[in-house]
Amino acid sequence: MGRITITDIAKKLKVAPSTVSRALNNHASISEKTKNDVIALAEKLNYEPNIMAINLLHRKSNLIGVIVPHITSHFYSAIITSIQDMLSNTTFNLMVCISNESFEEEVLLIQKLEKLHVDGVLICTSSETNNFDHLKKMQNKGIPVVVFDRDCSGLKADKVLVDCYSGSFEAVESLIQSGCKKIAHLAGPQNSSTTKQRLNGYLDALKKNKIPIIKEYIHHVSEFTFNSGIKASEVLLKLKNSPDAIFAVNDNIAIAAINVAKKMSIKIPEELSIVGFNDDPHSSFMTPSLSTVLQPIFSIGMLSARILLHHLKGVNTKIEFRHEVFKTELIIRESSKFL
Amino acid sequence: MGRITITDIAKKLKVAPSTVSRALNNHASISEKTKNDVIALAEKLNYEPNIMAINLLHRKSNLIGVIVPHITSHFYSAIITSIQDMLSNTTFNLMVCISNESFEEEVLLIQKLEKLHVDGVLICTSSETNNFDHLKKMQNKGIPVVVFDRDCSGLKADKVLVDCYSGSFEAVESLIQSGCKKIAHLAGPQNSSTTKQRLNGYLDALKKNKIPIIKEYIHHVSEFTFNSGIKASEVLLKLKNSPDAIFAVNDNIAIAAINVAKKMSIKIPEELSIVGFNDDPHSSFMTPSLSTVLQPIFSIGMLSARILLHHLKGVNTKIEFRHEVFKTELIIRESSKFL
DNA sequence: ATATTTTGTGCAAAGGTTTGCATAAAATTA
DNA sequence: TAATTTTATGCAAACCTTTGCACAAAATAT
Repeated sequence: MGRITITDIAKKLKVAPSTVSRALNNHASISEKTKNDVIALAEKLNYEPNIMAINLLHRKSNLIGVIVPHITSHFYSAIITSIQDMLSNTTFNLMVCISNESFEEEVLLIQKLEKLHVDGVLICTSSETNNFDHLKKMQNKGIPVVVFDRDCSGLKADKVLVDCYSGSFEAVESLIQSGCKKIAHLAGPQNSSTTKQRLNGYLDALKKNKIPIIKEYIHHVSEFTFNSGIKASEVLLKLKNSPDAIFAVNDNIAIAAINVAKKMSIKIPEELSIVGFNDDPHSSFMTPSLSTVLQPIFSIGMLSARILLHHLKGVNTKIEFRHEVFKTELIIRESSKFL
Repeated sequence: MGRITITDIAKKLKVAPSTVSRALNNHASISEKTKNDVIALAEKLNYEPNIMAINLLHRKSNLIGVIVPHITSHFYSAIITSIQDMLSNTTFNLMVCISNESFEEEVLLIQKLEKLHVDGVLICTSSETNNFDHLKKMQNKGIPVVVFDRDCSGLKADKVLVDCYSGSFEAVESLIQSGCKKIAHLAGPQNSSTTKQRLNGYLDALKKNKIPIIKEYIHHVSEFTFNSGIKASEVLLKLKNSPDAIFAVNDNIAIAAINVAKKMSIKIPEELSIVGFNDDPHSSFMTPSLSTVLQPIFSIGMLSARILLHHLKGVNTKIEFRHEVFKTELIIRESSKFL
């Protein structure tokens, strides 16, 4: 026995399906009696409208896609949670997609979302991505795209970003002010926009303070993971002229650095200061607790979703793209000296 | 200009829509020429079938719903990742839903998924849930439900669980064997099935080893979070007869305990052994690194998905429900003594 | 009592695709 | 050449809902 439809109700009540439809949708010109009869029967039969039919009719899926590199880090899972929160009292449903930091998979996901006829897309591109044709294609189909966290330079779209450059600059300058002279940087995978910004902040802070830039002190990890951080930290801390501070591209890498340093009996922060990026929840429980740069995760997610919703409500059809940049906040804990 | 449809192609080629449909679906009785013409034009016009129409026709959404208490913990985000992996080469799409450990929200999510006409559901119930009518209702509508991680006792459904009882028993017994005599348990929220199992494992390990059970040593946290763990640990460690070991219901709580103990200058593991549950990635980077009970996360996710897929492929219509239970693995690190 | 407005309902099309059945055209066989 | 089979295509229904338009019946105004 299939699901109960509007026609079933119509037959039992000996009225037309259209009447049932109007009764259920509380249309004005339906008599009280019919309306009540229909609603009562619908209730009794546990009727539920067939969304697929409605979607087909409205040419609209009520689906929003979100693509992130992964969800196993606190940053992205929290962003998704905040987007969900924002969407919870709307008619939209969220389709969560994971690119695994792979450009290829990301393109496939975009294609999948196109096939699903999503109404809009939120995306943080993979660290490999530097071609945005797939996103442009979506836009050309009339599907609004909101980019968050990682910039897509050259792409014209709404963007919700974080001023990593300043966050990084501030972090490194605080290291300098606390007396560190040999500051290394564990940078992220080469291509990523946040990697670049954080590296630039690091470089400019050094330049501004007339501290020579040493190539050996800049080491790119292959991935944003603990293990990647371990390898990189070992290289860095085994240099003959080893650094007295490490600014890491994120908390995981910084935590890896803490562990390597401790294993080598390097005292933190006396001999080595370490600062991370993100303020993951467990970072404050490390020993020493990790100094880091906080990003306003919930604001990023919520604003991204809100901007997309604005588009979908069709309020502003031809307004130019928004470009929002959040500020970070430096949090000094035990892993770096307080000046 | 709307999307290009099969009828558009038909008109341009002066054939019937059905012919176009058959050509695109590689139907046998279509001439090579027509087939090629259609495919060429479809390609050129960038035609994509309208899934909503197909879904309506097939009375099938190709959607699978997964409900978890939250995704900001590594455990659930990894489970979801593994489910996604399992589904990636099928035609199914995954709709991720977060209940926020709330029964009320969970019921709402189930209703939402029903409205979306999902083909199947994977669920780990909220810690508040002990009524399963919402799940039974789904099943009655013919939607297969696979329960994972947390048991729903009394519900007849496929289940993919972990033998927390044994994992917990083993962990506590290892504490006993290493010489601990006053073993406390930081238990989870009262209602959750995993909480109960872990508590029972703890109790039975004590009983078997003739260690008296002390009520004060069993403390339920209100939530599975760090902060909840901090409060509970403080209560526990400030007892006049304070414990010499803590078995925590999960790693977050255990890590909170480590931090409280350190703040109180209690030496770990000499004066206090601590064992957690889950093996979160950051647990091994703590100081001391956390002893814990590993759960085979990826296996849980993959098997759950596989069982659901089996149902959806309609292979086994009337086979009884599966009940799979994975074993855990005790990992001894620095936070507990090695006997 | 007739003309006009209001009220309540039904018809049919639209949204895009698939598929069983019918049929015309072509190819084969007798 | 006529009869039969094969091949290729089209028609129309089905999936379920919404909605503009039409229309009958009832209520109001003249």
